[in-house]
Amino acid sequence: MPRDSEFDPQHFLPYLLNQAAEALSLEFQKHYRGQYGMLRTEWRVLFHLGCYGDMTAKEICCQARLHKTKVSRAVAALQAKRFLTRRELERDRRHAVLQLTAQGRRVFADLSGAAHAFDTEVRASMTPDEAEILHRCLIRISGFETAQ
Amino acid sequence: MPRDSEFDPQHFLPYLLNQAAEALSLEFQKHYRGQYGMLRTEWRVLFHLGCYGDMTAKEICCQARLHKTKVSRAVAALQAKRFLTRRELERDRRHAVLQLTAQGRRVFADLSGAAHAFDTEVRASMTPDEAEILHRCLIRISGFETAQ
DNA sequence: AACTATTGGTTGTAATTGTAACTAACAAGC
DNA sequence: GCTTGTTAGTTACAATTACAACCAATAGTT
Repeated sequence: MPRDSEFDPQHFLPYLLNQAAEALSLEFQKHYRGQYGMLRTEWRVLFHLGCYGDMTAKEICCQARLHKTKVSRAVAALQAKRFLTRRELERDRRHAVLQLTAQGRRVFADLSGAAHAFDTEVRASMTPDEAEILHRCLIRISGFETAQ
Repeated sequence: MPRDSEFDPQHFLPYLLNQAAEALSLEFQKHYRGQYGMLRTEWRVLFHLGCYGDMTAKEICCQARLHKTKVSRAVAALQAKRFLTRRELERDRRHAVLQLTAQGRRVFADLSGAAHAFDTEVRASMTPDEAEILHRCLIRISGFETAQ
């Protein structure tokens, strides 16, 4: 029984978004965790490499908005699982291009298939219009930042 | 340069939702963390108590979908900060009703004001229609679960 | 070349979270 | 009253994450 029906957790966007994000993430992690013992960040890194092709850790950081330490550890874990290899650049040995191995690509193919199916399943609960608006709003919010 | 423009992270709902949720949460935590040294779960528990009135830890768990250990620790922290008190029920001493102190209510008033303002600011980036659809989709997704 | 700053990336340590095992209070069957 | 089961909540310990300090390579300056 809300005291203040004008504003409660159910109307606070950060809260709502967290609930929704958490629900989907928990559900989908069954795939990468259950099948391959991967962590969320590992899955993300793999997903990025699979989708966008070879790239350096830094590029993944920027694109996925992940902190470099998270990426660093995820890369180490994926390397240990032999899902990717690193190739140092000659012209600048600070950079290392990350590249999925054949096994990594197979895992990616499996998981991105599952991801696609999962996404489709979730979208089935909304109309195409709703899905489009949701997408638009989320993209906009993702870039949201106030002056700090 | 996407290899597979049909499906990339930007079109995968769990990923998008996480990005959006993370962006807003990070932004808003300045308020509860910066001002009061509170953690996310503490803010949530405070928010629930402030909005819905006195309740037990269990009720917060169910409503906020938080694990009991998280709530337990948040309650202990809020108690240490003297933002709430616990009152054991006589008829069943396993339950303890949680209640904001005067100080806790002041903090809640401050933060929920900030939350409201923040929410309004975020919503300013969308039309009322979009906001309504977003809300609807998020609620729906929050309840999403496949057979496990 | 030597000096400083910047960048890509790693590592150490503390803070936070997750999981499971635990305690205490109650309830039900015997 | 004595099991056995359930529930509310806590605690211990492992896994994960965040933050800061760090290292090595490069760039820019003198």
